[in-house]
Amino acid sequence: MTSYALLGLLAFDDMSQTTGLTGYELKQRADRTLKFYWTSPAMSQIYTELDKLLERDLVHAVEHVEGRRTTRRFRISDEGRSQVERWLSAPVDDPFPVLKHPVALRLLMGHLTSAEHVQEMLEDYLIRLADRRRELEAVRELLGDVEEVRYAARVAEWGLSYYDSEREIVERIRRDVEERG
Amino acid sequence: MTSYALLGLLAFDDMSQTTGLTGYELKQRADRTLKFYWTSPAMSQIYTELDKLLERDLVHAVEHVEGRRTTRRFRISDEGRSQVERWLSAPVDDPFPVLKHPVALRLLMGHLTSAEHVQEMLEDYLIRLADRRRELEAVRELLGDVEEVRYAARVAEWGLSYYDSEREIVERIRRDVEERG
DNA sequence: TGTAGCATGTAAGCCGTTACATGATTGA
DNA sequence: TCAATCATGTAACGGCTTACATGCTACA
Repeated sequence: MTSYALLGLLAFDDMSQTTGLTGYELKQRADRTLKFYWTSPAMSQIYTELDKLLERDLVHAVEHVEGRRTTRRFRISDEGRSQVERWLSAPVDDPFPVLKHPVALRLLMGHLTSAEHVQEMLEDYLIRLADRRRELEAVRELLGDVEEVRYAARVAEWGLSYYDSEREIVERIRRDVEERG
Repeated sequence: MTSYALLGLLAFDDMSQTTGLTGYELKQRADRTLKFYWTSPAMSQIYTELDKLLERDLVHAVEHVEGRRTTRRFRISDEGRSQVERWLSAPVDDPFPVLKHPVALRLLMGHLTSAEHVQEMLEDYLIRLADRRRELEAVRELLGDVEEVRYAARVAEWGLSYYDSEREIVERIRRDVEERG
């Protein structure tokens, strides 16, 4: 799944004329997109994933010798593109989305600590949530209203809507904890 | 983190007079709670996790010899309880919640398939979402308005609110794909 | 001159899964 | 008597992370 995600990012890049992406650049793209509804893989995973894709000829790499150092720029191959297309159009039997939510987990056990501490925890989460939202908002603005990235924009809006709903419910719960303990 | 989650479930069980839970029962509890905002660990993981907790004396087990078969019932220990309490009241530096959302991932690459297929995919997700919501709604009703499980009820409501917001945004995106492709 | 950013990779290890294996009890 | 459910575990493996290691370039 993550390899399809990376392949997808390379497909996006390929829509603009480009010499391809380095592993490093791919990581940056992942941090601006995948991060919000998937995982942004660690650098080390990106490189190993790219090697795997290379072996299966789903990407090709061009080595650039710059001085003493060699960097590789990766582009999706035709085979890679049709693999992604096949994956996308195949009947979907993905697992249901998984949420790993430490704050909700802690809230569940709220009775084992003080109501004050629970409130603090929720307030702290609200701050981090707002930071995240701003980050994603910036990404959304970057995408503008261009046809080529319309789906990316929709995903970004989905994320924003999620953050908004989080904010509302967490504020509500915080008030409820304040009132009823 | 997952071991704290299991410990937390055992702490809940301990509030009612009880002979403790078997690994099997613990899995069932996890499926009714953890599943919605964490992961419900596989049976095999539960047993290995329980063994680890046992080694660290955070739970104790009572073996019941029933006929030829031995089953173990686990209860949280005093040490276990205070460990959870310490964890809960320590300054929080959890990672930000992680969402692994295959549908959003696929939507991102919508331009590589047809608008019709994207719509189908979203409609399929809406159905599964409604199923999930019903499941959680049943859990919420089970919890009622009892003080002892107030935090659990709040977490359930948080989940319901999340599912509602998902439904709205996905319906909106589906319509938008229909209209603008 | 030194730090931040660009760029690449290996190794160890954790967390969690699936597959496999076993056997008792309950009820249709 | 057969299937479903209760109950417990081991082994293999996949995915992903952290730590470690290396070295270049730009710029303050």
